[in-house]
Amino acid sequence: MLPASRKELLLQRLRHDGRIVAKEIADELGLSEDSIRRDLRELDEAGLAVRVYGGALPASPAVADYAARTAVAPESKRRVAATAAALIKPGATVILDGGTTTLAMVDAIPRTFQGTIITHSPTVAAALLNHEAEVLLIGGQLFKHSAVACGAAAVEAANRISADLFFLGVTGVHATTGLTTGDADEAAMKRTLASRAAETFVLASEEKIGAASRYGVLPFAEVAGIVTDVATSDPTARELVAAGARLVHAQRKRAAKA
Amino acid sequence: MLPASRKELLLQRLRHDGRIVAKEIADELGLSEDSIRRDLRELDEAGLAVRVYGGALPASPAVADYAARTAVAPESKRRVAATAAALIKPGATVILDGGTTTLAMVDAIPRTFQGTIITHSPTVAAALLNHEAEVLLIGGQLFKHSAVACGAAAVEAANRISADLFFLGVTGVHATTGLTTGDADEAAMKRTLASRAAETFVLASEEKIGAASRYGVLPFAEVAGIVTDVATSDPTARELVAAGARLVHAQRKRAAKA
DNA sequence: TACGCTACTGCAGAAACGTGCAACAACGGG
DNA sequence: CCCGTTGTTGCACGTTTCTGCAGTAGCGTA
Repeated sequence: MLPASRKELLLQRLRHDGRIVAKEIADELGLSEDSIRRDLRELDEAGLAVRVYGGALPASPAVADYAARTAVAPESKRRVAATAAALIKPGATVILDGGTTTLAMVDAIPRTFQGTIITHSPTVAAALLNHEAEVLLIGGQLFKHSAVACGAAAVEAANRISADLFFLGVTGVHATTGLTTGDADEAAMKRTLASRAAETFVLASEEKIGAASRYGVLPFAEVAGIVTDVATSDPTARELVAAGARLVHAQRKRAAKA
Repeated sequence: MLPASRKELLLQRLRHDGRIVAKEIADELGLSEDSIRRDLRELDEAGLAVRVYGGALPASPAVADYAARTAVAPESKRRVAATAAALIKPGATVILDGGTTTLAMVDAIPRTFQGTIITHSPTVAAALLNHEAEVLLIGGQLFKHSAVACGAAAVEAANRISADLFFLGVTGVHATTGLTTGDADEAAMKRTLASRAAETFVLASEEKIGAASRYGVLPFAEVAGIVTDVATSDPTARELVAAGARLVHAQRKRAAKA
């Protein structure tokens, strides 16, 4: 049992049973109570659980959701998300792709933004519940791996909408293979969404740059820009520019976070 | 029983019975009256209850409401959710409404369930990501208050699907006003979903029973059953049955949990 | 007032907790 | 291949929390 997946299991137990007794779990997993307690302490600090004498109880759902959201947003994603969010003009209609980087964008978009946000990701939609913007959800068959609606129904629904901007998430941005993702159906959905927006921007946090996946999405020529936080001087970045990509550089200086 | 969750239980009893007798609870939990008294003292200091000779009474309604909200009383919802989930047959196609009780159903449905689950709630869809079942997301304009897709597009999308069961969430179940909810558009959406399923079951945790909201959803005659955890002998329950409602009673005994 | 029940205080044992430490494995650099 | 670093785990110790008991004080009713 990996320490990381153990915490996952603890959270699952918390959701399922509504409580955790340190001693019980320790016996069950064959670990000392100390280890369990340490895990619970970290979950508590992350706001995902509340420690009590003898074990732990679930955090309030709203808090847990928020904590889970922010916990998964490393610096790079947040920088890229903030830069991308700054591209949105007041009143605009924006399509948000699925993925952790677009999820980080939700936090970067002001809650008071008055435009329309369209998405085919239930997680992005759920995160937008506290925003004032109008939200349109594109339905379809849920593709579990990346948590977005795909398939014929989703494409059909997407073809009825139009937007100013599309923020595209990909798993790879490479000078020769271009923009790529891990699933063919998902790639088709991304192409459809791109065709419905006047401009498409790619969200590429550092781990995506120079990487490549199995299925191509779009050529560099069809996207207005690639938002990334790698340095202009980075050799991989130069290769991308040479290949025709337009890079939008995120401020690498320290961003937000009190 | 964790000390922390014991206080939770005391608050619940306070809300449900309107009073607590120290000796009774002590016998029931197998603890000394001293421990119960200590708990009651702390609840009193926190302003969540008022100590009286022999036990405790609820604090003023406003405070009690606040406590109830922050404490989140999941027991009732969980019982109802578990009973409802047991109605699902392997391989079935199920529509899940939005709301906290249907969200609780996601945890109650086995992860290995192999059927199809349809929902217009992004939060329910997001919760289903770890399940093996196929998930269809119904898109549309997102109605923020209850976090579900509504409107013409959602109705249209819903009209293309068919299911075996629909689990309907409402805010009120009342003998004379029937099944009600707080928004007209949402009520229409619920009716549409009900029309697409062979059978509709209502999820009614205890706080819904006897309550009424502004907009009617369906007459009792059009739902196959109302899953609830109020006792058969409850007078409000008798009124509902007299009004033509078919009640499905959740086990009120304390279930599972070694 | 007298009696029974309830409440509070202090105390002691048990259980749970936090901290520091050492053993151990995994990893990366030289 | 070796070695330093990092992260994880279990143990020992002192501390805190929980719990029940005994004694005493307070409340309620006859």
